[in-house]
Amino acid sequence: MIKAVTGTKDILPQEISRWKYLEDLVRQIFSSFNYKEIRTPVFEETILFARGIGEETDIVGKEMYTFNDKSNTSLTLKPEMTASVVRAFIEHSLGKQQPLNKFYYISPMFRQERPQAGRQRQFHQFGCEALGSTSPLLDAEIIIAAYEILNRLNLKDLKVKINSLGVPESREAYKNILKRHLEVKKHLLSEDSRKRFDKNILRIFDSKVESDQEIIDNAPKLIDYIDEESRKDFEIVKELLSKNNIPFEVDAKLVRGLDYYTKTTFEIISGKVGSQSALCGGGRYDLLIEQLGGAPTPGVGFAAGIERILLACENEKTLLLPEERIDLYIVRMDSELTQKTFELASYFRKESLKVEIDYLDRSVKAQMREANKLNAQFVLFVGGEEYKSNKFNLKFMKTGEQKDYPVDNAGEIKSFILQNISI
RNA sequence: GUGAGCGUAGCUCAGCUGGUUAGAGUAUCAGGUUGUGGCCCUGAGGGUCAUGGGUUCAAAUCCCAUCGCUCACCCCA
Repeated sequence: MIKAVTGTKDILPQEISRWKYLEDLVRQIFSSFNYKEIRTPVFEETILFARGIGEETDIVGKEMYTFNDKSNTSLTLKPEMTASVVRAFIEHSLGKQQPLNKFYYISPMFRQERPQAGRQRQFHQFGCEALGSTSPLLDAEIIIAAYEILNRLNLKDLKVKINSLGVPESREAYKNILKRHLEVKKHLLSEDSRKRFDKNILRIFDSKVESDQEIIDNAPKLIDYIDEESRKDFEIVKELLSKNNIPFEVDAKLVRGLDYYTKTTFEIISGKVGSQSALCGGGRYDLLIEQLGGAPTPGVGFAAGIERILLACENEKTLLLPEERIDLYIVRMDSELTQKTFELASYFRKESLKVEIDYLDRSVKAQMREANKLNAQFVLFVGGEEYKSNKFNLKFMKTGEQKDYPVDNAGEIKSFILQNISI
């Protein structure tokens, strides 16, 4: 049997309603903030991600789906969206048409990692990017939008963590301070953290090793060493979040794995999705666009994992979706009337009713069982005595009431159904 | 890339220390009198017990390998 590739999943009709519910909500919220949808190709030239995300990151270093096409160009399935949006922004000179551009997206992403709870190789994210302003209003705005979406899903066990990484100059200065502080304790760190010490010292803060924790907790924090402007902006972000009733906490250890972040970073985590608790993460990236060849343009954005969010919804049982139903099931009582049934179904479908009929030449009893299973609001019986006297019989399933209608007046049946399906 | 656990009907699982035709619930299908659902009852179909090899008189059950799945680490959404 041929199965879906490791780390990929089919989304079956049964679960589609949950996806659509979330997607509709995402569109609605972003739209209320006047973000415009953008769609970019699923693959890009590899160099875009290598430059945009950073050669040293794990994503670029070991997780990308990279292949050569027939003309030997190295292509990569997008592992995240920011680089693609920025590429499109630069390519179409969108910054020249208006000074501020606000985009949102819903899209599959690809990362070759070992799957586990809340992690797949093809997964889906929604998110946004606001390009063209350094205003901390935008930092706050995207956090509020992200929180609003999760909040509307009735998720309870949420934590918003924020931090500021400052500008590169202040961060480099801090790194030296941190290096000096940790140098003497280096031999006490875990093997992974010792590697990070040389490669990307900030990542030591991500360590989950307990013995590292103590050392980390006593180390100087980046947030205390950031530049004046970053500090002021961070204060404004915190103030705006408070005024909007976003329960957040400053986490000085929140550094994030992508190279392009500056100033504000944030994460929203849930305790209900296994060990991959981050539902959402993002921050400011004021230097990325220039780095990718565009005019110097500041940006902020975030990405949220759809599978993780749905997993949290499932574990918290927060999603109360309306049960599936159809408006009308047409029961064929005599096999000679099969085409008549089909014709009637076409008529009611054109009138925007949700209609089903039998295709398996089954008994009336079987058709009724099917109608019940489909949660049909009405059943129309075609055939038998009534049909001989030019009548159809309509049954209202909820009450069991039945009534005859003349065969040449399907319009009356339609009106009656339309009047009663809203109940 | 590393580690642990698990693979028996569509789904959830039982099958004790190896013993003969592999079970249940659920789902599916057909019936429960002449043309009507939900509850209930009866019956039917459906499994090369992941695959390959080994031990044994005998393997779903023990051993090995392969594949797959799950969870965790790394990292991230």
